[in-house]
Amino acid sequence: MSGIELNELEALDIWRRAMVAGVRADAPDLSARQMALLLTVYLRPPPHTVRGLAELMKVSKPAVTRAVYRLSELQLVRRKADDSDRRSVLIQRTVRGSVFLREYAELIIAAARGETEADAGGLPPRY
Amino acid sequence: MSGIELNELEALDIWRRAMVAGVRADAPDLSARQMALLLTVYLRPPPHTVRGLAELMKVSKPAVTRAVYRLSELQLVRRKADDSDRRSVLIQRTVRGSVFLREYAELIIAAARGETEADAGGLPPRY
DNA sequence: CGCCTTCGTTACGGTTCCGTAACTTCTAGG
DNA sequence: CCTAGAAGTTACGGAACCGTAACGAAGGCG
Repeated sequence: MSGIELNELEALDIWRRAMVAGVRADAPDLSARQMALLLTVYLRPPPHTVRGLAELMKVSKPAVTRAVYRLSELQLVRRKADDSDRRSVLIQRTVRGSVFLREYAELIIAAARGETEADAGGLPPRY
Repeated sequence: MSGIELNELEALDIWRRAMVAGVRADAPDLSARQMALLLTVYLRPPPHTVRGLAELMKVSKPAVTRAVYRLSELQLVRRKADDSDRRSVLIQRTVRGSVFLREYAELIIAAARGETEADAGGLPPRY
């Protein structure tokens, strides 16, 4: 889909900048699984079910249930009963989640450009 | 340093692919902080101390101590007493850590290109 | 030598998350 | 109907991690 070419050092340094920025940020820090789930819900075509997400990420269903609970608590996703099969629960996007991910994307883009709050703010000597 | 230009969707989809791959992988799943720490040790010029890393990531020193313990348990980093100041501990790279990050870099690069094990392996319909 | 500061670790209480197993609700097939 | 199976949740015991606070070891300096 995208088609960006990077070398190893570029790739890792982008990752590092975004990762460190993420850790420092006041934003609710999501676990790797929660983040993976959130991104999947927003970037892959619906519908998204607990079962499907669990298989995709190769984790247990309860883990997905918990992640969805946490994310919906933060209002980053929404749960809705499936009318055609009421055993299923559809995990859907929210406005807040869209905003959150848009900001996260900016963070990654800034990292890819070589910017970071820390770098911008100075702090040259040891770190 | 790098200078890559991405748009939001590209950035997020790269992140998603790498994140999902990371969650599924058999690799020891590191927390965001552990990963940020590991990347910093390998990509920023030494020396690296507990204090310095804690300040950089804006977390408590014990958090760094624990992360270093966990990472050295996995042999991804190494602890060495500083001879010039024996209160300090220097966190250093290891062969295994280099290999690990090289593989991780490949994962990101593949994601940036638009590849994924899942995509390559088929699995077209719902996910 | 004493005193004070710094570095890193350990102790502690609390939070979050995990996977297995049991359970509820619903669908589908005979 | 009624039973077999599937989807999701809850219960439970255990593991990992956090930050504050207390602590031991080491350096700096009068």
